[in-house]
Amino acid sequence: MFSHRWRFSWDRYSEVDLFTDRYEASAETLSQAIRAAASEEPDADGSVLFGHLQGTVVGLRYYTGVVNQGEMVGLVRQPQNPYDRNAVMVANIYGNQVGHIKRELAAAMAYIMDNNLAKVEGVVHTGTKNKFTMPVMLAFWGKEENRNVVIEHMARRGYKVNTGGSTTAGAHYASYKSQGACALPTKKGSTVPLTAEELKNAFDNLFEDLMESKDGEKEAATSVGTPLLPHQKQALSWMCAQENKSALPPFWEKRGELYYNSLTCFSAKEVPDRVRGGILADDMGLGKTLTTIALILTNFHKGKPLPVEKCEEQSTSLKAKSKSQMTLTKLKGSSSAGHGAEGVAAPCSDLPQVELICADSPDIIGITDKSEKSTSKGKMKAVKRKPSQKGPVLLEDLDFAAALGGSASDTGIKKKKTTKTTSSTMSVDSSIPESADDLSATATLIISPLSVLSNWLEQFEQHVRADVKLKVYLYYGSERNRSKTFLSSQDVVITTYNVLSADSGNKSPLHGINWLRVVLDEGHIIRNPNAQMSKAVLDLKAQRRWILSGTPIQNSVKDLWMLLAFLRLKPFDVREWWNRVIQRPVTQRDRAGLKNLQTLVKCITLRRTKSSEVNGRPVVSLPEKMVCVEQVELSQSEREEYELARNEGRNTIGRYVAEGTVLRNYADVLAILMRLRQHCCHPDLLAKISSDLGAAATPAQLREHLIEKLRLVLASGSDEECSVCLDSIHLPVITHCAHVYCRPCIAQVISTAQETARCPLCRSEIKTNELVEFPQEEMEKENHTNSEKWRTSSKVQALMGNLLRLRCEDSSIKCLVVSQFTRFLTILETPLREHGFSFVRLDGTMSQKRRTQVIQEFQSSAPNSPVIMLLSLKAGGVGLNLTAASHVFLMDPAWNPATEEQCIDRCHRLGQKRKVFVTKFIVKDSVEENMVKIQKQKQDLLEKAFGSTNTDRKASRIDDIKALMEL
DNA sequence: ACCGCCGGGTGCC
DNA sequence: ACCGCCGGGTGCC
Repeated sequence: MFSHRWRFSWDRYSEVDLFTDRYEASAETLSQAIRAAASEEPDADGSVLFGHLQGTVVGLRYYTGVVNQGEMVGLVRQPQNPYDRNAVMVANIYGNQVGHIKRELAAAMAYIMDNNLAKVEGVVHTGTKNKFTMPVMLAFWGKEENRNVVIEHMARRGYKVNTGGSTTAGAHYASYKSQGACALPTKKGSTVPLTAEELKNAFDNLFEDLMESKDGEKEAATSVGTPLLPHQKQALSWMCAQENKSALPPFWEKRGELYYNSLTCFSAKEVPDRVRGGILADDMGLGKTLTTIALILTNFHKGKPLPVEKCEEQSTSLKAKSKSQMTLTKLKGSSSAGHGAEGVAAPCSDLPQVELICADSPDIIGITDKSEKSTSKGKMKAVKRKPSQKGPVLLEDLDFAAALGGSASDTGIKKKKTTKTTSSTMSVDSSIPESADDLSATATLIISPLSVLSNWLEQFEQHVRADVKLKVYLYYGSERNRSKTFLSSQDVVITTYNVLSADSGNKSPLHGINWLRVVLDEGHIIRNPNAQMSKAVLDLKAQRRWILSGTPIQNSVKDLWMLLAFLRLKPFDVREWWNRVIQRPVTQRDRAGLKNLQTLVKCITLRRTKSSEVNGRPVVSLPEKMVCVEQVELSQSEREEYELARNEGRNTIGRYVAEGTVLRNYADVLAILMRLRQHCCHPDLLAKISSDLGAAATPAQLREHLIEKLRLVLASGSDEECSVCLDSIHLPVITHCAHVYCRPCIAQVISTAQETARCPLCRSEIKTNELVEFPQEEMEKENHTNSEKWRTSSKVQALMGNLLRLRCEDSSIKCLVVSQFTRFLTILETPLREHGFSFVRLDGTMSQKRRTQVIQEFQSSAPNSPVIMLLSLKAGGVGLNLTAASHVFLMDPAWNPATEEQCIDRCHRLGQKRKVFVTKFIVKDSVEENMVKIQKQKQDLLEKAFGSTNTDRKASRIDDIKALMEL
């Protein structure tokens, strides 16, 4: 399976060298090759243990790989082996070959391995006791349906797989224990499996409070213009330490001459690769971006700051250049040589030496040095900076090159004395190879989701001192400069996950560069190891690796593998070791496994929440936040209409409750509730629906009705969750029994059903071809409300009263007006216009481009900038920065109070200067009041959801509905 | 002795 | 490898 990727030399002596990686020219180590191959390895999840078999490893004396007592080994087929095409190689965790499986046994195993009938895992209980052979305990894992084939095949060859009798989960657990790695010394009682609840709790808290013993603060380099807050200095100190430290990675310790991993029981003669980097998992708003910028500027090499030039210096030491050439970059002699003639005196004011140029699209700003951009590779040679310091600089350069070569995996650098891209030490033409495939590390690559790309550029501008020229290049858009020489001469290159994955493969410049540092912003988005994007990220070459993420775990242990693999946390970057040492034990609720996972995470993660404290003081001291509920009284006519609808709805739902058919009629129930909520906001929100949603005569009618119901569910504020994934609904479809799910979720339910698939909510029969989607045209039509005559409502009046009062008090106050109903936002536009408010609108239908634009407009402090943002509750999600606003008006209550909190946090976050006022409009004596009452319960329900059964959830839903309708 | 036994050379796949 | 296997030397006890 992996073997085709391995370059074997069958000469005994050179083979040893291969495995010790001493003569490998490329930076790709065997371990990386295994990792690459093994990332395709399926999850251990679906596999069951068939049984064990004692085998023999032979030929130990030919290889350097050592195995300790209890250590796991990898078994790898070698179909190309000239002596035996059934050969099965045995490798230790570090990827060093240990020996081979004895010929006869290998012959039996080869068939099973080649046909993927089972995954064979080895544990050596005895360790390498003798010089020639050793026993190995083999465990066969595979799909249940292959169990007998495997056992019989082995039996026919005279190998009896010991199945241990039972095949229950308990047996799996027990046999895991019996064949597992020699775990850390386990305390008494730790063999009792965790309960689901314990596991879930431990998991939720995995990333909590990861700040102890990470104190110590570090000042940022002077080139960072913004003073760091204490917790940011703490983070900077930790990050620098992570990058510079010589300490061993987690679980490694020195034992005499050897380095020993207490988890895998592996020991090695060489120092294990350090993880230079980690996960910065601070809550959003704590300044991960600023901290990262500080890191880039502060910790370039051996704790020294990134050499950047000041404006003054450049005007004296370099030839004059035109303003456009200066731009934001540190200049090199090359640009001077290439363009000096046309140069104009450099501006030496305190104007930011950053120029934003349009790249591909108008809302994407690129920061670059035009002269660099237009300079061809050939002109990049003569690089002479600070000529007066040439002597000492060269010394430093050697030191630097040596330091770069220090890591065993960065062998590419050792090939030559590399001076070309060390920006502090530009020397001469000859040191720059024309081939440019040996680009060493001085640049930081930042990969970010498109939506926060502009944020990075802004933050660089904002936090890097104006007189410092930092070369930041936005690698985005079709005109992006793909020259490796150019890119690696930058200080910072910013790109998106999509660009990276689009580039990867055929001669990707980003993959050709050995980066000083790679930073994954919102790193949790690469959690699926099979995604192209993830593979592209793993393939990057870098000396230091960082993951920034506010929410490092989304769902399960599995998500973590990608993060560790990216960080190259040995040996878990190889999927097999991860599966065997962490994932499988944890999913089987093994305490030691969980403990190990916790230790692992703790070693590489720094996370603070808003409530964390540094030196006894809160990490962030945000301005005060006042939340008040403003009761709205309906007008008489509104009240009459509301009561009418309420009584009707109550009767209907009461009937469903009595009949026990609430869930069967769930869509109707939601529709009723939604109509009541809409009544509370504005009468025109009510969808004009056919009064009779009863039996449909024709398929077309049925479809029409289903679409109508789907529309109601979707319009109900999006916090309706899919009962399959318990997440908000993605790609909604409605079943014939009128229940709404994510299409992928329900499709999976249907495909995994044995015979007839049944609706998870009401057990009606469902079929894939009967799922109804929302027609696209309808989607668009939804946005055009054709209310010719605009009318007001009590809630609109309440809002306008507040807005007008605020404008009188202080016209600079900005407000967020939030609703779950985008049509309500549309309705609100009319009175806003009428009263001359300048406003913008942000909702889920807008393109990323437009969003960025709107946010920028709103955040601007320009005198004519918008003072109101109409915000759809579900728009944007986390990460939005709307600190320009200090007042939030929540027009209607959400099912989930966390959604409201999240929305409030968009302005009540770091950067907010004013006191924040939140006003929640709640209509008195209405379904809204009841919603507020059950919000707390709803929160508890969400927390319970993980461990609870489907029945529990159904019951709670019915209770919710009863409470809402006062039944 | 067309054996057994002894002891040296040797050894993955 | 403190094995097994091979093949040559040897041969009552």
